[in-house]
Amino acid sequence: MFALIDCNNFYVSCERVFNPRIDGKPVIVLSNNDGCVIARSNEAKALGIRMGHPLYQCKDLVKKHKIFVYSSNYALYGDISNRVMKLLQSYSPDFEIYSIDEIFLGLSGFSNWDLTEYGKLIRKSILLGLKMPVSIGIGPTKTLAKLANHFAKSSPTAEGVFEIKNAILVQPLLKLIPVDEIWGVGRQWSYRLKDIGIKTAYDLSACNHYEIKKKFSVILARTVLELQGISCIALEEMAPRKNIMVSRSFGSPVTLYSDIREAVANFATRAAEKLRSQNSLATGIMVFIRTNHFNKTDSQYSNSISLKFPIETDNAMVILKYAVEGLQKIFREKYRYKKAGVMLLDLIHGRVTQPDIFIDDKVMNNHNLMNALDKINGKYGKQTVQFAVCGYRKAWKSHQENISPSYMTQWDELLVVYAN
DNA sequence: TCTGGGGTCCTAGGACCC
DNA sequence: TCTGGGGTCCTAGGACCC
Repeated sequence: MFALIDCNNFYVSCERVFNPRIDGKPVIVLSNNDGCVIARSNEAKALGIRMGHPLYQCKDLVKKHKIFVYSSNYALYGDISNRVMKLLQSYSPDFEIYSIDEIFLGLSGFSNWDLTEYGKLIRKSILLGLKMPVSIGIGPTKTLAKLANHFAKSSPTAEGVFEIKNAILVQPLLKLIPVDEIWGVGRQWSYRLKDIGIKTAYDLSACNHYEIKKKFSVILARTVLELQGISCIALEEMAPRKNIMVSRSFGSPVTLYSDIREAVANFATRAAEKLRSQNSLATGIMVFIRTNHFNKTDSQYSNSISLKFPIETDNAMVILKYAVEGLQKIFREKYRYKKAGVMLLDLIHGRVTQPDIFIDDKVMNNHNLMNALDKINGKYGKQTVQFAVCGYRKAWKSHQENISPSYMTQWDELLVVYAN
């Protein structure tokens, strides 16, 4: 048996941890650059605010109902996530952190337990310990645990916990679930499935998995089996990333090469930091830039380039050099750029590399210097020491109009309590 | 005026090998 | 007139997830 535990309206719930004044009020959290709605409190959902909706298109609703609006604060959400995950891991030795707000627990050692009661206990402890409301779905496969989680949220009597004891008993409920709400079935496949008469989770569970594999892919065939109660998707170890991406939309359009270069240099520096923090080396880098494709009157341009490093590296200076070199090749004058990004490619883990007798490894991989850099910036704050090419104009800076304090990760932003 | 930012896996097709 | 059979590796594109 598996449990899927996820945090309700996670980013909103994080904002509420330190700000009880917004409990019970409509709250939304925005994507980077304050663009789209990416988290909504139940009250905001009830007012008709849709997921992924651009803010400027629901400004009226926000104003009319005095909805609280927050820019996303990943330092805060990341830290709270770590605490939630740590507490949840104390309830089973087998787990898989699936996303910032979701974890699977393996419950194979709990065969004689009342899992629903255990779920309620877990739920209470997370709420009490961290003020985080969670929903818990329990089932014989990960896909059914996901579905159970869906019922845990929607059923008024479930108290946040729903258990699917076996796949046969749950069949009547599967008839109520549209096929596109199944984990692993996205929009494209749901259209194709509906075309051939498969409309509900029950319909899909009744399919022959060989047929589905032929018509779609092994992935969907696995989903069919999982719906039938045959577990095919195991808990996975946390694997290091294979690629690392850093990209941002600009607050306003950028035209100057020097400004774009500054942005790309900042993204590359940040990507290199992430790379070193997971103890990997990158084989190459991809750089991309693009104009605002929503703007129908501007002339459009979008391009990318991939470059290979001479040898694998985590040296910010080398990575920066290639990032700028790539940018030079794809940059064109006279466009209004809206977004840029870099991706470090084909990462190698554990710093096990093939040396090259023609390349001076000390130049390519200056670990001592990078360690010093990371330590200084770790101790005294981000960008205490930075590369000149990262600049100071920040013409490309994203919008971030209403960001809450980083209560957990910045000394000067700790919660202040006033006594009367 | 304003529209996010990360990831993964699978498959088909082409280039190449013997 | 007729032209095999077995592989691997790489890449781009498309699907999915949060």
